[in-house]
Amino acid sequence: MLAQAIELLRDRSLPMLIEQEIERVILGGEYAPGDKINEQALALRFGISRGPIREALRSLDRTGLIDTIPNRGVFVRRLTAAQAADIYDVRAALFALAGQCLAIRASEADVERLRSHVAAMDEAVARDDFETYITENFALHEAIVTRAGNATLAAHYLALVKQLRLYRTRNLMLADSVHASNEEHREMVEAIAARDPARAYAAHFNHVATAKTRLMANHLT
Amino acid sequence: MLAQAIELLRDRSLPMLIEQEIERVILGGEYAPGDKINEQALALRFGISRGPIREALRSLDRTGLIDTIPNRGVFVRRLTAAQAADIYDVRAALFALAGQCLAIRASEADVERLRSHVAAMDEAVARDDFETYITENFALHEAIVTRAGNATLAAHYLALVKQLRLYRTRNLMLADSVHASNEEHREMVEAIAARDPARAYAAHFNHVATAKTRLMANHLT
DNA sequence: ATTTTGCAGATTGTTGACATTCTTCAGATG
DNA sequence: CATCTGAAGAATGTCAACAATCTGCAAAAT
Repeated sequence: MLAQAIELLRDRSLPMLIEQEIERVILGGEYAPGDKINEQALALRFGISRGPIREALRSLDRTGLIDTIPNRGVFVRRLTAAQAADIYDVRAALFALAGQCLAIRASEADVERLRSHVAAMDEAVARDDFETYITENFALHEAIVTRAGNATLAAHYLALVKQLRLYRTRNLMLADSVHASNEEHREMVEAIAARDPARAYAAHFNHVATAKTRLMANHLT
Repeated sequence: MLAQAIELLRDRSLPMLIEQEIERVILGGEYAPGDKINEQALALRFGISRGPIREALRSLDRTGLIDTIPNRGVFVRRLTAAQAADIYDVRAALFALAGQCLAIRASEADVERLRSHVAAMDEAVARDDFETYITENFALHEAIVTRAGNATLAAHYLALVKQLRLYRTRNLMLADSVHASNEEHREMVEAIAARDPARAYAAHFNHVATAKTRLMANHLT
């Protein structure tokens, strides 16, 4: 317990914590895409100097959450519909690969865990509990990508998902699409349970491709 | 011309230039994987203070070229064979997607350019000119990924290629494999020229998968 | 009236100094 | 002889001040 806490502090420097906090603020919607991010304001807010703030921003810049314009400052990245579509395409390719890999190497415990997330989403849909649905939805995707056994794949996938959160059209899922989406989840998980890489690849690719289609259709309305 | 130069300076701050330079030093082999990178030494070398150096390092950290251990310093990232294999798998997925996209949208000029790179590599092989082969090889890959029309895809692909340069086994290509590799290039380009997305996808995926196999086989010897 | 110029305030860029942590190694201890 | 302790030096972490640049607005010029 203590060793764990020490280990936690050991690889979490101040700039890293600050980076995480700024990311939370951006993705939480406190800053909107296009908004300017003021270094001094952040330094004041966290009660530290601008040095660590700037280091955190350089890291966030590489993550693709902000745009830096020299001598002008940093701005929350603004995604066009075309850029969001591009990110979806890359995400689909990576997620399909993750499903394929996991279908090869998944343990029984992995399959059980994935099924439990799907079940939790079933229940959440029945209760109209969107909060839980969103949480479980992310947990399922993260579990698949993490357990696929390719750290590079997981890192790049999660970075793309973060970027897509910048493209928040007021996109409350309709009850229908939520139900359909979880059916896609079921197919993904069962393909993994069947240890069928090709089927898992297709199911995972299809899931993201469908999500992209839904979002883009939503955008045009 | 002047406006271009001004524009060039406008979006290239000192930390960005420093980052590029440090990257060059790492990939150029001046620092070996696992080596410690000393902030003060870099500051002295470039004649600036440690602030911009640290900002550049935070960016490089996200790029995956260095590992940062709080209070200990930064080290050139050391890739295991398994990690390199993982990166190759992700690279294959992204490159296949790029080939697929380019097969859909390539202009005649694009096809001409790709063919010229393949021809240049043919000539380089005939002359045993490995220097030129490597340059043209990278140029072909970069052209495909850049002209695919997905900036996110290109950025992530190029980042992976940079990371793989950290895994330099003394891997001089054998004349045979170079010839075989360029035959794969030809199939990729002709699939694009034929505007056949599925064939291009397969050709591009196969090319990277084969390269991975070659590298891994080389590693075991 | 529109554009240009120039100043004042604010913000970013960079620096050198100070604080903290780590590394190294000599000396003490069992 | 091996291990532990602790102090000196070096490196990283943080800060506050200064320099350079940009923004916004008011006054002047066309």
